[in-house]
Amino acid sequence: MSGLNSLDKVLSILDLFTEDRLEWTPEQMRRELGFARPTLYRYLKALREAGLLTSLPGAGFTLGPRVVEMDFLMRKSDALVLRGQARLEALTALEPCAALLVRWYGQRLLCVAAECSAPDPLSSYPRGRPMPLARGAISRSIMAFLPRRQMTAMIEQNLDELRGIGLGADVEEIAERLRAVRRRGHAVAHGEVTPGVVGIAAPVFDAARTPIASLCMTIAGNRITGDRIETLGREIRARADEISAALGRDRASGESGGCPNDPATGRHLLQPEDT
Amino acid sequence: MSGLNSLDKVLSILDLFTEDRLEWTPEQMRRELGFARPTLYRYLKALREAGLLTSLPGAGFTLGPRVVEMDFLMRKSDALVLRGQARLEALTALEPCAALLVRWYGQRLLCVAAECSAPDPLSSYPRGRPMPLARGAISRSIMAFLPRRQMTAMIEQNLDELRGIGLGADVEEIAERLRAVRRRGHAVAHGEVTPGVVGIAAPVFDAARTPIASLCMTIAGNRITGDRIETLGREIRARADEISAALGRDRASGESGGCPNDPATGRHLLQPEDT
DNA sequence: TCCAAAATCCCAATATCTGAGATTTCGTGA
DNA sequence: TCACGAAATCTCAGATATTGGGATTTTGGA
Repeated sequence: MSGLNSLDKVLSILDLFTEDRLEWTPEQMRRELGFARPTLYRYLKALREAGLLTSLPGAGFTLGPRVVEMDFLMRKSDALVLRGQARLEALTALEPCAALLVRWYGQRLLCVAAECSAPDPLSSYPRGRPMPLARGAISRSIMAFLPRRQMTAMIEQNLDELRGIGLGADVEEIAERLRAVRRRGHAVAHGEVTPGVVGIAAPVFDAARTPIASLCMTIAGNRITGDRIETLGREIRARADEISAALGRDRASGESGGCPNDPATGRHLLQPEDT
Repeated sequence: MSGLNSLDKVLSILDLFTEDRLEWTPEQMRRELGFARPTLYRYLKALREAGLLTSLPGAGFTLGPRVVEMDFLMRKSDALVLRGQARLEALTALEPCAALLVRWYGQRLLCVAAECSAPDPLSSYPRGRPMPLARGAISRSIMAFLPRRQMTAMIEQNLDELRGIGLGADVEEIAERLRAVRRRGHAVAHGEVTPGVVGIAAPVFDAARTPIASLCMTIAGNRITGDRIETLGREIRARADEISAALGRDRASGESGGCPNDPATGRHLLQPEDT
């Protein structure tokens, strides 16, 4: 915990808040992080004033309102989510399934939008749930379309896990398998993330044709045959390409970033996609 | 922007990201905040490493994955949301309406969960949308149950707005109106937040009987008569009290904070409420 | 009302942050 | 593939802003 600058130290407080523990008293934090008392309180003051933390009436701190507001901002103004929603719904109409839109953040895959039409979803990936970085159709659909250099780096970083899945023994062999995914246009995985569930995924690109996200469909394995998987894969690919195209158009027109929204309902007024 | 300590300066970067502008290049930030270049980059590095910001491939920064993950944490482990969900659904079953669970953060009211059964919602308050602090049934349902001291302070801070609604001319008169709300047990507002929409709300308390949130139902004004409002008000009050009771029980038993969750679906396994 | 615990204040020492300028890296177009 | 310009990072001396022990105030509970 020493050797860090004060910025990192303040922000390290946020790391305390995990699934297992969402409430911390200052004394507990001090024990964990080893800050002097006035220092800790200074840090807490800054975080509270920024709204990232909030103090509970009884005793202790939790994550604050700013977190919820920022997520709202992202949901409401993220072109990827806005353009993706309709396609998620289109996919769930094809088949009882869960359809996910997953964003790639370099070191993390995070579900940013989801729709479900299966009566009893076998696995649940709501917004915010991190996905495994190196297994499953989603991961592969992105890795396969990375520029050579980045693809190699990513394979090396996750070599053990990729080997475990049986994708290949060394970097070159795995890269070849990924190139095959690229040629096919979509990735398929059988029970890699959740046993008994088939995942089919295709990448979404930004203007520079870099993959930034993945559109994915997850289906109970016993409902589905090889041919159907192929058909759905093409369908997913088509929807993903639509999203990429819409994003490109968004960026080309309104460079300002945000989209106007309806003051009454708060819902976003998307530019027409003029397909 | 000067005279602040470095913690505030780092966190002030987050304030740049608003509804109107979710993408900022370092140069734009520098122009806005006036930091020296290496300083800004140091700050950005810290925020990026914490995951609060992410750099877009093209150019610029946006809010990062950590925001989405933290909101997920809060959604998934917030006892208020977990206990409230079933009651929101119960309310939407009574009447075509939108039902909201709104948390009070001292200076902010923020929707944390919502359900809707109206075919065409007149106003939309999804999770994360801030609500006006001093108008509407939600606001009043909380103010009315505040300890005397806090109630007075809050009235004084928002005197102009409260006068504008016609709640009373001075602090004492408004306080009396709030005490009436307290006696009735729920607050009603006609078109204060959204024209033509009736809001009915009752407070949720923590273990110390401090109001921490409000359970609210919003209904199209023309669908509803005085008697029905009274009936629904009592219903909402009952559901809100159930939530308060469940929260008290949660706190009394598992002091650890988090609840266990199902590794397969990621959904939370609530303790039984043993009603 | 009082009491104990929690939170804040004070201030000297100095470790840490700042920022100009040099340098490297990166993205882009030829 | 190379070279160009812009963007990002590094270096380092100076000085300011941060740190933390201890005193003090505030808070909230009995």
